[in-house]
Amino acid sequence: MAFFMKKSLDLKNNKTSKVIELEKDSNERLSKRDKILQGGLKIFLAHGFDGASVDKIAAEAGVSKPTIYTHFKDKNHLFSCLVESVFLRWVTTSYTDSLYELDPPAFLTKFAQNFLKRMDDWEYISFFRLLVGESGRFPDLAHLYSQRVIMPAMAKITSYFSNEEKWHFQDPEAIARIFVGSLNAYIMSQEILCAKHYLEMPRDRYIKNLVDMILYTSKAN
Amino acid sequence: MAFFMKKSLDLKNNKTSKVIELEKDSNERLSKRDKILQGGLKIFLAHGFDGASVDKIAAEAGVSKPTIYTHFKDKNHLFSCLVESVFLRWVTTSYTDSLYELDPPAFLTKFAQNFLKRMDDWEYISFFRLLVGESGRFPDLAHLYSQRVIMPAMAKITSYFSNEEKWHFQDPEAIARIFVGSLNAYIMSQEILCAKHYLEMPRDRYIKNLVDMILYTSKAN
DNA sequence: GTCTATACATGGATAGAC
DNA sequence: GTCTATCCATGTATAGAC
Repeated sequence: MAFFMKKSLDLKNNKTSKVIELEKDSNERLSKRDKILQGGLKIFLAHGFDGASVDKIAAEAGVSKPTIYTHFKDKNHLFSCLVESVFLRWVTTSYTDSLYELDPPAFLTKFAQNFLKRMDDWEYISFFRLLVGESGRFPDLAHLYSQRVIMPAMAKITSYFSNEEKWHFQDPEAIARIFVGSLNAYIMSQEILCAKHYLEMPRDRYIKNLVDMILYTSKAN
Repeated sequence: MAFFMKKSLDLKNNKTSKVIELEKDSNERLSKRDKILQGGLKIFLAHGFDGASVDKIAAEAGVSKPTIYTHFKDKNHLFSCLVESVFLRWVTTSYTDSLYELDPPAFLTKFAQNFLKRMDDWEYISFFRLLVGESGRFPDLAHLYSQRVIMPAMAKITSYFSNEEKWHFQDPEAIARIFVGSLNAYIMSQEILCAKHYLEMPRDRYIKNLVDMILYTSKAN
């Protein structure tokens, strides 16, 4: 018998969820289903999967418990629908297209600034905590994230770094991974693990050093 | 009222826990307290804080439930003792001292290899998942990690990068952060979020590119 | 200290009225 | 579809015998 059971996400049977609008005041206009998704997101983000009870979600969404079970098979299913809708929102919000015309130093700096700015948000950070925290018990969730969010973004940057008029990298893909990885690590350390209280490192300083490293590497090849 | 309650870790009242030995066969020799800590670690790592029940822990440890409550005030307290003992084990196992005599390329490569090798371990990865997943609800846990594990390690590397006979960095601290951050990000992506199925990136290739970036940067200054 | 048995709250999920 | 009221398993924590 397996040491612990992996929870399945039931990804096949989800209706394609609408993107969840997060404005509070529009609450009245939302369908019950969307109110549940919206309330569920807030509760799952705050308490984790096991810490989030259906009672809390029902209260937050302003509906009764059985209403949740008419729209979603069980707690698992609700969770998977939520995750999908959040991924969908992230993917459709592309924020870098306008940068690809810039010259290398400006591109790297602006990309890094946008990236960090975007991640420095309660919802994003909480979602990342949830994603990582449950990635062992919900491996499908992590796979989906890699596939739908990380992979396309990485492919785009790799392709950009492969432009031989602007860059001279022997291994553009590896450089892309290190670049984005460093930015992720900054958020992980400063915001998620709250190291900023003990290990201060201003954003601009980190970005400047990282950008310079990339530029030196391009020049050296 | 706060949107959700943060759970306190009761760090003051913990006895300094002995390092938990993880060998199964030594189970008979352990005190009840240590058996609880050992079993608790396994269950918490597998199920997360809320998913881990005291029943499961008691079963895993081979003791009855009330025995747990004679040694620990409550589930919270048991968790905090566990976390402390794991941090203690990580800090006391220093693994890089022998490397600091190597020349720059060899040092960077060997350090990176050791770092990744050490983190590629079920217990380490599960603990990191737990740490990140609960960092919003147990901020003390994340602070303790930053303070006792990250900060000393980072100080050591920064001091090494400040050696002007070997390196020429304008900002050794930032370089150290980027270096270690990139390695952490690799593990996060490949092992924790399981991106390796979709985004293959061999360890040696990642390390080689990262090391080269650092060396180019040192040469350029 | 350690156990069996249990108290009491909360968990996920549903029956049946409207 | 939506609610009130409820079922039953499991959760944390403890009483009391040894």
